[in-house]
Amino acid sequence: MSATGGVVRRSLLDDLATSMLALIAERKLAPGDQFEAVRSLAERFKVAVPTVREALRRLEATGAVELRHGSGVYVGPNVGRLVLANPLALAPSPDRLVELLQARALIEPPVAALAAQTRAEVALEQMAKDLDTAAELIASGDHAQLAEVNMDFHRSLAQASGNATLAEVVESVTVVNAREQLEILHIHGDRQADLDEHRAIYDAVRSGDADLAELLTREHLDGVLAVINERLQHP
Amino acid sequence: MSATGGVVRRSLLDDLATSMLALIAERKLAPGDQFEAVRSLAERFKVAVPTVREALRRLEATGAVELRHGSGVYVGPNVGRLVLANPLALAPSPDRLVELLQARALIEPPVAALAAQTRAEVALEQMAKDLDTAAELIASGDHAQLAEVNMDFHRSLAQASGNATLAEVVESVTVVNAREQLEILHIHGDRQADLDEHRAIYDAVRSGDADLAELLTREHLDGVLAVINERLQHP
DNA sequence: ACATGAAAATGATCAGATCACTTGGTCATT
DNA sequence: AATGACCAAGTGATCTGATCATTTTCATGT
Repeated sequence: MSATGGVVRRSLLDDLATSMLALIAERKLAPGDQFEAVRSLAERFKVAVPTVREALRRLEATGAVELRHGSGVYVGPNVGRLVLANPLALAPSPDRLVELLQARALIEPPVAALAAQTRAEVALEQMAKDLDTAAELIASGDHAQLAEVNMDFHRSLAQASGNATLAEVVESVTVVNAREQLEILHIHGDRQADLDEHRAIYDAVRSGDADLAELLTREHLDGVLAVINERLQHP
Repeated sequence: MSATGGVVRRSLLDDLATSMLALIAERKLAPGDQFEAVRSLAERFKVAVPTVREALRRLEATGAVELRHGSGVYVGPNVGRLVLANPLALAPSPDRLVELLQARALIEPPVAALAAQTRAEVALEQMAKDLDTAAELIASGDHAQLAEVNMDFHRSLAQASGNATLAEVVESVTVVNAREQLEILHIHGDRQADLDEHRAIYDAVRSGDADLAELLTREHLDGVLAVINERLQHP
């Protein structure tokens, strides 16, 4: 039932999209680089402008390119990524949110353990920065930004594992409830405790204690999950 | 640096895309259902046809809708998904492939453990079916199909966990190396051993032995990983 | 009943035009 | 010399309207 089966009759759009990706690869363009004007692309591939735009929209949907009004077409941040968060996902239901956190509680602890073994330096520094930023934001009371940075910490942690695929998975799973995280934060109340837990995880990873890093991460996420579950039953 | 920051000036296209998704949700349409004609949508939202098409292309990119020439617009298989495999991803490099398998070896064992606790019945039956199909394919020697079904088994296993998000993660991570899996299978050689390991995992899950299920899954994936690593060094 | 083929519905693509935003430079003011 | 207002070119965004290609439907004839 899962077989992709037989012939894939590539449409004009498929060809266009892959050709443009190939063009990006061929020119060795990196995320952020400017690509090429829509009209220019239309001429290059001998197709009409709307057709080019449709192909670009497809690429844009997964973050392979970006279209900036008045400026140009640029290479997006997700070129070459394997796993990504559905950019069209609507706000998850409460049930789905719990599921999401359960998934995180299952995945992230072993990732933290791996991070403690690998300790990719750049990511470690990023974690430290995230912690500092979080401390500032707690002081200034900017909760929206704080929720963002807290998610960043988890992403940096995954980066420290040195495994890009794992980092992508964690990123995907964290990006979804970024907005929900704000409310969670609001509910949770004790932002300082959150920060302390993050700090403890950081220390464990920095010192290379894999077991401790795994344990602390698990407790941290289980804690969040417990708060959510309780809150869902007493709204 | 990752903050989305401040004002989000939603473009016409953003609105269109989300409106159409909302429309699908509102009508309670399921994957496979017919949606609405392009011209009709254009009229409904008071925009031009090319604009509707661009929005549809964006939705199509993530599998939220499908456009079938001459037939109509249909709801795609990925509506409501949170995490998915990048449909534009090109074949991963050997390094990336190893990373991918490491990620799987980290994620899937605890998922198997959870599956042994939850034991969602439908998924268990699917696992059994996958095993039967695999046995037939080994007999008939259809390796391409076999690789597919083997991946299906892992996906069904994740489904049995009862956590849709985890299932999506595992699906995303397995779909990527579906093609590579063929070569792995070819290298691995002993397809019967693979099947036996899958059967053992199934039995453990079926009997509710979480620890055993986790252990067997870990050994299974580590085994595959070991073979790949060795093969990469002696090509 | 069944097969055939025309007609309708629908997506795919094209062409050209106009509007809106960004960017870089010019030039007057300070 | 530095600053700020303004203008013009480049570029994406959207529209209008038409034509081609594929699928589906259904009346028709055997």
